[in-house]
Amino acid sequence: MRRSNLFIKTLKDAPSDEVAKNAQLLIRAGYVYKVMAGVYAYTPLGLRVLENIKQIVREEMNAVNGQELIMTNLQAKETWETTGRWDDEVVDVWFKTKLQDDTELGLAWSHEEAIMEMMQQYVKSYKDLPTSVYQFQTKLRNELRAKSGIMRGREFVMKDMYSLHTTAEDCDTYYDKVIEAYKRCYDRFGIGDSTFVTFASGGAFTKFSHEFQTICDAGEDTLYVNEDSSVAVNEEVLDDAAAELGIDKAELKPVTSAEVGNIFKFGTEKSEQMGIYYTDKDGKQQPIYLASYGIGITRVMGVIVEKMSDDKGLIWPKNIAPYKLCLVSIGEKGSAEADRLYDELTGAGIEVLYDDRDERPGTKFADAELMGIPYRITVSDRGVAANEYELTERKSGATENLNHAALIDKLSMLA
RNA sequence: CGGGGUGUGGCGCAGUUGAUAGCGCGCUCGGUUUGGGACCGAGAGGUCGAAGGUUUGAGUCCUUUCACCCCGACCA
Repeated sequence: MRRSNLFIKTLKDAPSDEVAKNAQLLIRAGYVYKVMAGVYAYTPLGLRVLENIKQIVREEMNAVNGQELIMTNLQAKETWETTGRWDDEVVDVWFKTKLQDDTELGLAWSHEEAIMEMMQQYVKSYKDLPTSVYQFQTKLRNELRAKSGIMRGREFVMKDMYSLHTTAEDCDTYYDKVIEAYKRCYDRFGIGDSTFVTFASGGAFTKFSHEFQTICDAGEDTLYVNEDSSVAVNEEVLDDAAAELGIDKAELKPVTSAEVGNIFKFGTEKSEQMGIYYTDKDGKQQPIYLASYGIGITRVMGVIVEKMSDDKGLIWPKNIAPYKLCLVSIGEKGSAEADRLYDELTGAGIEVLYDDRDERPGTKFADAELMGIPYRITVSDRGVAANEYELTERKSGATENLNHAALIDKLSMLA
């Protein structure tokens, strides 16, 4: 992509109404556009980041036999009445609307009931189980207060997966597999080291749910973690969990964290509430064991920004960055050679953000750094004269001068 | 929803005791520049969140309202 064709413009100052670091940087660098409180649009750059996050999740969900589908944002009132969750007193984040004939509709804040309702059409026999479906979907939640930039919006993208089983044991086994898949996701996002599987409140169906919590100053939760980080407990269930696990609370230290995933088991309760059953080998109707697995895609993006930046701007992990490489041309000969190199790399299937604008070097460097592209190739007149390219790592600032063969060699290793 | 704060060109801001708006960045044009967000000159762009009121006169005062931010509550 040529920078001259990218419509975004970077800003030196963040809008004064944004305090959250993630929103400030993402707006300044041209990744997101704020539409209203808690509602952000994603530019081509921002979309590439989201897609990278989604692709990692997609690969990991597919690896545990998840089948991708997509549900709808418009939901039927009847779907939610079966579990009593249409009531605003029960679910206080509903956005509701009406058809022109006054039929009430809900805008999806969750898809638990919706997925189950759909699956009852297909899951009739024990032969149809287990099965697991997931989607990337925009959730709409009428939060009383949006905050923290893209970390807590009224409209956000979530990956939600649902697994259906004939037995609690089968559900447990699968659940544990998904925990491992989730860990791989966070590792690949580049935040695995600071992300913990955490005991959290279980709600109506199970004693504890599991949250994936990433240590992050901008987070809203407090986590208690033990010495070797093998146990993490959300403050909200600290007493219960400590008792249950036989842990001395004094050995746990509090840290601030952000919830980047939440998984839990419904048992057969949801199935029974909704009257959804399968037929077992003996021809008897049986309730379905259900578990649910969520990752906040847009929140993950926000957490990454919160954790990885410096005074110059964003620092994307390689797997997440919209482009791994940016190419900066300086001077006339530098530009001619940069044009040539851009074509060469593009032809070789290597995606590059090429800053081909007629701007001064300082402007281009500052933009590349603000955008957080992991590597920068600088092609200048003096580089051309020396037959060298400059490769700079965003994170460390380390620079090396490489000849053409060495550069290509290096890039193939990075890709 | 309770408390606090803020709304002036795209962004950041100034506007004194009321006299119908100014600066920086960005943008356009011309020129000089070109390894860390250049410089000079010339321009375009706002009626001051909105509505109502006081006044000869309101960005400045009053009322209402909307939006945004922060703290709290809330957060399968």
